[in-house]
Amino acid sequence: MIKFDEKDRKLLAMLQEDSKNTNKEYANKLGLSTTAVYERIKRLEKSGVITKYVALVEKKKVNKAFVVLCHVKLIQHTKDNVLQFEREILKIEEIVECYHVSGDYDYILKIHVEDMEAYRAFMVSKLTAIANIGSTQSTFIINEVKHTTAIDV
Amino acid sequence: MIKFDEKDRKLLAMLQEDSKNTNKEYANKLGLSTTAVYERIKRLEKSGVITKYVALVEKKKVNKAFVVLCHVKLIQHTKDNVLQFEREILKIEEIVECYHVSGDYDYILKIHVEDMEAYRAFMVSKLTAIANIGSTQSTFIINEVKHTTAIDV
DNA sequence: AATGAAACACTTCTGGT
DNA sequence: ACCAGAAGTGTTTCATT
Repeated sequence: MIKFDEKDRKLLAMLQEDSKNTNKEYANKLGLSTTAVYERIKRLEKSGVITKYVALVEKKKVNKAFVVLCHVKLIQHTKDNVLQFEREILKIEEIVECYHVSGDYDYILKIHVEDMEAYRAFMVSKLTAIANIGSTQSTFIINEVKHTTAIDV
Repeated sequence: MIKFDEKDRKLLAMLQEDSKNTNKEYANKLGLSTTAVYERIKRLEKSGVITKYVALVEKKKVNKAFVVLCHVKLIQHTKDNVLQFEREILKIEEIVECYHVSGDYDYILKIHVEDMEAYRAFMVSKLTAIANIGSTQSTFIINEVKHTTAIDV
């Protein structure tokens, strides 16, 4: 397991906040040269700590602001059934997250659609079209209080 | 509301998948010049469709692979109580997501910690230290089947 | 591990269609 | 909106400590 010093931690925090700054700026804030920053970033990438760099998109601007958490229970829990279900989930673009969880339900999904009507259509033609789904329960998100992609290191 | 053509859609998909490619590469895939790509990206940024560029970090590599969904019910629901609760949530680094939801509970939180012991410590000293929390129910994530930051446009 | 300076690549601007 | 080419800026390599 890779070891971080304080500068690595600060650098990771900055990269998770804004990856488009220049190495010079990171260097200034860390009290290092651009080359030192460059080498630290490469080390974080090669060790697998940083997996990718992405653009984040505002849901409201692309008509996907209606967010639903859906609890799903399967009928059968054989290995094949479970794997088949998970394969189907990966193919459905409206599902942005899917977790296998402990408790009363088997899975919790997060779904992004335009509005309630689009959600109804999604449920009818996409989600419940998957075999082996026993029951579902939808929880609608009224407000997103906090949502960060950054992990505190 | 900004209008997208097919090239904007493809460009957004590529930027959400990997924002560190060069404009030349995006240009090649879209059949445009680097300048045209540059201008389209600037338009997406200025219109607020792209909100930021970030590095994504692998939870397992930074000892934050224990993920819990916690349902929270408040005692009082006056405006001040709610705002106070939401302010506290923003300050707690282990909480990466917080949604105000419909249904039996008021909020659903997503929490990243190292392990069960760290979760226990988090519950005792951070979460339940917030005033006005009525009840909590924790759902442990056994497996992350899908998790993408990309929204289909 | 770190540095400054050189070499290289990419982004951004300009002028024109 | 688009393009080609110039100018500016950032990244990456290298020799050195």
